[in-house]
This record gives sequence, C-alpha cells and structure tokens, in this order.
Amino acid sequence: MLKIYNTLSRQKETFQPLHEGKVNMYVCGMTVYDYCHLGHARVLVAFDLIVNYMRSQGYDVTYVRNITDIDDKILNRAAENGEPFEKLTDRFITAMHEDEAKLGVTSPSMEPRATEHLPEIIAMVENLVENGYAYAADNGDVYFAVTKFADYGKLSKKNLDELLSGARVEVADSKKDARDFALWKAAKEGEASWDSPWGPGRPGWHIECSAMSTGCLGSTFDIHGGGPDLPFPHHENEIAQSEAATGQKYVNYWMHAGAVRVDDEKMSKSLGNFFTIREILEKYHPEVVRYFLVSSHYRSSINYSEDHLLEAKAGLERFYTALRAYGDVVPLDLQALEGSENYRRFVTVMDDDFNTREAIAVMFDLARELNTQSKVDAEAAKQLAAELKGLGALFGLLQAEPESFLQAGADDAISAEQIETLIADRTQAKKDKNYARADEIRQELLAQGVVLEDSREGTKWRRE
RNA sequence: GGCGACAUAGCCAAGCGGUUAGGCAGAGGUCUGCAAAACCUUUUAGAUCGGUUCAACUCCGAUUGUCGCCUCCA
Repeated sequence: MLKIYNTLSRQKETFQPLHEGKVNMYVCGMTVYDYCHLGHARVLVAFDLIVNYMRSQGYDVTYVRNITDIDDKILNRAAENGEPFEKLTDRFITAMHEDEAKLGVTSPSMEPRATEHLPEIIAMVENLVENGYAYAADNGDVYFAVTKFADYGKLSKKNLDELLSGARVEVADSKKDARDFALWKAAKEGEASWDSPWGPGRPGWHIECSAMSTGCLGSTFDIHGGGPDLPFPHHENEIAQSEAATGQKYVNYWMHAGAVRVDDEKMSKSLGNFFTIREILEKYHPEVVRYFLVSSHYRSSINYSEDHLLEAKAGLERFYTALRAYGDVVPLDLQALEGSENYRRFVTVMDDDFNTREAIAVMFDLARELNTQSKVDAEAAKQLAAELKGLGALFGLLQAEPESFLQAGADDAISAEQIETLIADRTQAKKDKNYARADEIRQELLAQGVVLEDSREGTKWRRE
C-alpha cells in the first residue's frame, strides 16, 4: 500500500486516488528565462522517478508539468537582451528539453504553456471577479482579495494576521490589502500583452497554474508537486484561486521536494554558487548526477559538492563493476521481477513515501550477492545481474554499458588506443617475466588515472 | 518576530521500542608475480538534560544547535 507525505497534513497518508488505478498529477515546471539549475534537476528527477514508480505499480498516471513562458523575469531578461520574449523562451525551452533528455527524465504526458492558455486564465479571473473574490484596481491590475477566502493559509499554516504583521510585503497603492496578490497585471507601455476585460495585460504569477491544472485535470485532482520554495506563496495562492473559482477541493496530496544546497550554503544567484545542469554534466556522467539526486530521500535537503558527486560516482562504480561481465544481460521486466525477493523489499520501501535511499540499499545487497555468485554459479549470477539491472531501470540507472561507464573519461585524458597499446606492451613484458617493466607501465597509467586489472581473460582497465 | 523541519558513527545516509541498515573511507585476512576488483572479519553512533517503559537512537517534555519559509526563486 502506497503512502505519501502530504504537505497539507504534514504527515504520511495512505494514497487513495480519486479514481481507482488512475492518478492525475500536476507538477510546477520551469519559468523559462535561463538554463535549468540543479534545483530544477532535483524536481525533474524526483517526480520522474515517482511517476515511473507509480506506473510500475500499475497506476495509469497522467503527468502534467507546465511551462511558465510569460512573467516579469522573462520580460526583463528579453528586454536586456533586446529580443522578443518568445525568442528567449523558445531557446530555454529547447535547452530544458535537452537537459531533461540527458538526465534520463521521461517527458510528461502534457506540457501546457501559459501563453497557450490565455482564454482559460482570463475566464478564471473573470469568474473570481464576478463572485467577489477578486477586484479590478484603477491601474488595470486585478487582485485576489485574500480575506475573502476563509481557508487562506491552510497549506503553509499561516494565518492572515501574522502575514500582515510579519510583512516584508511591499504595499502597492492599488491593492486594497497588502496581502492581496495579482491575478492580472496591466501591460506597461510597449510590453507584450493580451486583451482582457480589464485592458491589455498579462497573467500574474500563480493563476496560470490554477487555470492549466484545472484545464488539463479537472477541478479536483490527486497530486500536485513542486520545489521546496513553492508552498508559500505560490501553492497557497493556487489553492485560494482554484477553490474560490470552482467551489471544489483543489488537490488531495501536495508533494514538495527538498532543497539543494551548495557547499552547505543556500544555492542562490547572489552567492554566485548557482550551477546549471549543463555545467555539471560537463564534469560528471549523467547517471552520476541522477544517482546523486536519487540517493537521498526526495524531501530531505541535499548538499551539492565535489565530494558528494565523487561519492555518487563511487557508488555507481560498485554497481557497474559488479555488472561488468554481464553487459549483454537483458534487464528483468516487471513481470519477471515479481518473483524476486529483492523486488518485494524494494517495493515495500518505495511504497513508504518513495524511500529511494533504502531501495538503493536493496540494490547494494543484490550487488554483493551477485559478486559472490559470479565466482560459483554463472547462471545464478546472470539471473542476479538481470534483476539488478531491472531494479536500476526503475530508477533510470544502470542503463549504460558497464565497460563504457567505467572507461568514460574527459576529452583531454589519455585515449583508449594509447591505453590499449601500453597494455599490450605490458602483457609482452609479463610474458618475458620482465615484471619491472610491467609495473612501470602500471604506474605510468595509474598516474593518468587508469587502473589495470589482471584476470584470466586478460587485462581490463578503467578510469578512476 | 511568526510558522516549520532537522540533529545518527571519520564522511554520506536509512529503518526500527528489544534482534547486522547500506555506501564511502580505515584496519586485518583470502586471492594476486605485484596490483586492482571481489569476498570474509573488524574499529569509531544516535546533540544535551529529564520523563514514560521490564527495555529508547526510536515515544513525551525541556534545553542547545543547524537549516528552511514568511520577498523573486525548484
């Protein structure tokens, strides 16, 4: 039985979809004005894995992840670059898809864009105005009147008085109440805009998610996910807008990923410790990055550092070393996995709010068993290798050819050809019982990060 | 100031009221021309102070500390 931690109740709950066997899920995607960073990667990978896992357990999952392609940051950046905002957003949407593909993230079922849903957005704002939840200000902005929605603050556990007293909120003159937030923003001179009953303008942040999620999945759906900084104000405001507009409960389960920190500091642009996915992929194999992201629980914060990425690499190397002789073994499919004791353990821990760390411990136990069996029973070992690959596939890991994973190196490193030549020299030296020369070659390669491993089948090599 | 989360061995990181988490690193061993990998054995735990209990790392309370959100941010 699957249990999910629900931000709304602050506890794990047994997952009960609205419709038996069917899951409707919406995750807040990117605002596309720059390259994806590690924080985006975490959300992308966490929910990719969650969706994969639910599908493996027989759920029919409709996974919607939006693209916010109109907003202040986008307009500002486009103005800085002196280009139309669509050109900017197109570029970063393409880049995002490239990054996703490299990280092995499967595409969502639907990927709605704010600019393609203006009619629904405007209709929802009109609905809110008509029903007294929102008002048009003199300047053409439309605001949501927070005090009109009794449940405001239920997700982030804030009460309205505290929001006012703690206020770091800037009070716009046009707002009736400092806590109100914009549903619609009037266009400034020369800005991209859409016609509306309140004049030319664009959607405020939050409303696009309410309109698109409702449009794609209906008034009430099962799971809504996002990054750690979204519960307030973004998701709180989504709840207010949606529930005020539809009169229905908006979402049953709220899921939020943990934060990414860098060298123990908050990752932020002002600290200059921001890493984009593509920067990181220049240094590390995509599976190393994915493993790093998956090897902690999705809700805990993780710390990006050189050491931790190297640790992730070491962990994967253990798996790939175990699988080295089984490169051509076909991974077990779901049906075949059903019979496996390890798979049952795996499912048990994953059912407990997607405990990937514990699931990886199962995989390590399996790797040990495989290493042991490979010395005594080739057939049993092959079966275990297929099982390990099958579990790895559920995580989007262990998909590479072991030999190529272990031998992958930087562009400026010594080439495979050069290594092979030196190995041939060394093999000859060994034949001649010239062990001094053989050891010299070993040391020479080691200095270049290449480890030699002698075996009955000959000398293998890998990079450290 | 308000709300919330977390404190586990050298490092990373889980579950669990009593029975080995796991990985990396360290030590010893088997194997090897030497190594590596692998396997076996093994050393370091549960912030502090109280309480509940036959029994607490695990439950309760307090203290201290770290962090997040409250403003754009995944």
